[in-house]
Amino acid sequence: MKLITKNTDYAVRALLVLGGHPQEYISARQVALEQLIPYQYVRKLLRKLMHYDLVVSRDGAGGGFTLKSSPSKIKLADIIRIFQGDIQLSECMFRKKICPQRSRCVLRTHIMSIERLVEKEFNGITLESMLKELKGKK
Amino acid sequence: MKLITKNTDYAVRALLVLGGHPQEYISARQVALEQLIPYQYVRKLLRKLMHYDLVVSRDGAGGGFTLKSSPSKIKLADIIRIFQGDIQLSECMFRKKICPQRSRCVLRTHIMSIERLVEKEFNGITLESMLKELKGKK
DNA sequence: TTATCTGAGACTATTTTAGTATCAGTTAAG
DNA sequence: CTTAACTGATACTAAAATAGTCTCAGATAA
Repeated sequence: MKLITKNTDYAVRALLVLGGHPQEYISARQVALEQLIPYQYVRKLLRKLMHYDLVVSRDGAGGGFTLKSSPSKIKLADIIRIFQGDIQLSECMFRKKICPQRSRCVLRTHIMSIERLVEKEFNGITLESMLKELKGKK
Repeated sequence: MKLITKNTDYAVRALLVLGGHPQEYISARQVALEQLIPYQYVRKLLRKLMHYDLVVSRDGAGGGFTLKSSPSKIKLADIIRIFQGDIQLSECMFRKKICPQRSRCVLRTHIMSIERLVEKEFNGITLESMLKELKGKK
């Protein structure tokens, strides 16, 4: 069971790169090289981050991506939500068709509270806090 | 992002059925009917639970499955581990080949502590506690 | 005008999860 | 002693999620 997929991990690292160069436009190629992420793949991720308003892009030579808002406003939970969807129960517990036991489902309440817990933790980690740690290690 | 897959959910429900009939051997067919789980699929799950020593089986007519140990000793975390593997980071953070940044990975420590938290929660839920809740709802 | 970039979309590959089908062997009960 | 109701094992297939690739049109800096 993985809490974080490669997608999310790549995206976080890409955002860390952008966060490391404030106000600059960084190309997908540079991100790919710095973090050893497949070039075409990171392009796709960056485009998705753009659609979700975390980054903005600039076309053409010298173009690339830059953070749209301050690192303190970007939470790990946001990134996870984009690439892995909402934290949720197994489907069976929501859809009556699949799980007719719903009202009796004893797992439900437990898991829901754990989910809220996990979400809270992920909300507490911001790009800013990660950038600070990164600097500390250099 | 799902914390619980169908596998695990089915397995929990199957174990709840067995727990509801202490000392009796319950056939896969009966479990399938009671919980509306595909028959062949639940057989597979029960066999796996047997391999992991959570249940024992008896062959032939009148046979079936029964819990091997007391419901108080069966933790949700055990079941999740069997069907979804250990709670772990995305691979990249463990394998150097994939993630050469490991030592600098700022996600690592955060996620590890969240994982331990989740594990602790899942360990706190036992088959016994779920059975009690079920009875309360009847 | 050319090299360097992004946008978009259509692919393919791999892995994980879910589900099925079959056959040999065991056992309870008529 | 035969039959119906079981499990064990294994080999499948199907579907969904994840990871990764390719290509082409258009923007822009030098």
